[in-house]
Amino acid sequence: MAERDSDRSVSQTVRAQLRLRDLILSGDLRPGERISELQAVETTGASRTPVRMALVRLEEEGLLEAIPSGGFTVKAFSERDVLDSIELRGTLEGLAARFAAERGVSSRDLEPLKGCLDEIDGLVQQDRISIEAFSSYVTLNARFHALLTELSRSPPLIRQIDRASALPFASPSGFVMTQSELPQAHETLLIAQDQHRVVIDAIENREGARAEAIMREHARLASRNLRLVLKNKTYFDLLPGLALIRTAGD
Amino acid sequence: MAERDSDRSVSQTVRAQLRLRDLILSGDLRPGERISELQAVETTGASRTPVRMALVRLEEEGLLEAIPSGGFTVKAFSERDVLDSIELRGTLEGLAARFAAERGVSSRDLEPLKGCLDEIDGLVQQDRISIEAFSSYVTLNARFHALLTELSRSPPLIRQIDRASALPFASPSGFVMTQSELPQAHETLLIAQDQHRVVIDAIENREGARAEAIMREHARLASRNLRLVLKNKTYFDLLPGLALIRTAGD
DNA sequence: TGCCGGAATGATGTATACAAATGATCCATA
DNA sequence: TATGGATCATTTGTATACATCATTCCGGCA
Repeated sequence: MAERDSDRSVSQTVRAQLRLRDLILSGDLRPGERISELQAVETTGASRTPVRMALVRLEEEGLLEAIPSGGFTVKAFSERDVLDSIELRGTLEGLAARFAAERGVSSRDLEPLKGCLDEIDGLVQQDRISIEAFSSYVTLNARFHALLTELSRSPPLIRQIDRASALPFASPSGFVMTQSELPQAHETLLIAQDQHRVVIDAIENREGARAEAIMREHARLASRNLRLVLKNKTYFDLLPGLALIRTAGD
Repeated sequence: MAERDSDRSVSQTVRAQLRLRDLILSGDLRPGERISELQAVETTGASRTPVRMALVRLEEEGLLEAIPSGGFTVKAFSERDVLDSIELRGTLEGLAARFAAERGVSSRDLEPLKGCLDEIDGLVQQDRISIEAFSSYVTLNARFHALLTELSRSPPLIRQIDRASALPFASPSGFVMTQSELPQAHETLLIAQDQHRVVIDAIENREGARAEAIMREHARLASRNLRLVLKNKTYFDLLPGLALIRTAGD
């Protein structure tokens, strides 16, 4: 009870949530497995109250499933579930882009997005993309999607997109790192970046339908990557949460 | 402490959640107002633990907003927020309809939907629609939308639609009762029912784009009603949650 | 008179004890 | 041997006490 207080700033609830999320996404807690509160208390070091709080939040996050008689199990996802989650996220981002286009955005608001775009350009135009560059891409890509979502200026929509992106394999940057080992990596990044450029262009020209369509298609790049990754399980370590997907083989 | 145990079957958490939700939607707790746990403990009769649980769930539901320093306030919605929530729900239902159309549904699965359709026909084809008929419509309409959503056979999407429909003014049947006093009530119901028929037809013919488009448009009927209702605040009692909308006048 | 600081008050975060319910195991009986 | 029931263990749901943090209000000082 002396070395346990790493990060005294955050609450026990948050700490328990982070720790449990890690355990779930890393696969230490297996899909379908029931989570014992007492066991969670031991592994997190927090008491039952914050642990219970964390469990409720993880359920809302979509990583846990409530058992009718009480308690939680780790959620299992089919490949179809994941593909649908990606399509769902793409649809919502498409709506955000359409809102932005229809409602209009000031050049002041577009500035940070274009800056982000330029930074990504600097990365993808290299001949050989290093692991570090992929890592930077993940950060920049996440920022781009966050900024784009905010252009909708719709709190309810932003909220819903955040929730849809909470699952790591459904998030915009989920499959970027898994690409790093794929032969078609560079090509995919170039295409993705072009889509980034197109959606900005569409928003500037107030082409709502175009902006919406391109964001939907943009998400489908992730679908393609999922299929590739599931065929070749070598890359499992690169995307936490992949352990939650029960494939036909299991 | 004797008459308080109404419904001993459900947990204190659920009871507190129901009670607090009622207080929020009825307007007894005003938008922006901070919710005191101790105060909530008094009004619900439960202790702090289940009350805190209920508050967390109501936050996820979208009715409360977490204060960074701790605690919750009742969320306030702008007219735009509500309109966006409706558009959002329509978009998700559109996606569900498209999934259903593209993936195909058996006539076995369509049966209950068509039955629902027929029952609604029986209601809207009356010359004069009684209040009781409106009430029945609400039930049948909710069932129709639930069945339709399930046709997507996509648990992630179903889950997201449920969450998007949690706010009463965003739910498919939200504005039906408010229509009951409007002159164009009958016309609106006829149109809505025609859209129900069209979406089923589109799904049967595997016309994904058509199914999606009609569900989006279907949700916009609710948008129209919201605008009518906000102009004429007489109908506020008919839709719980309307008290959460801060109009320009406030 | 206005501003700054500290104390007091009330809030939330956490831990833990207790109650109730669920699920499992074992024995008895058919 | 299989099934039924009862007891026991483990789990979750609830209540409450305590600690810690934020907020507010009052008084002193510039």
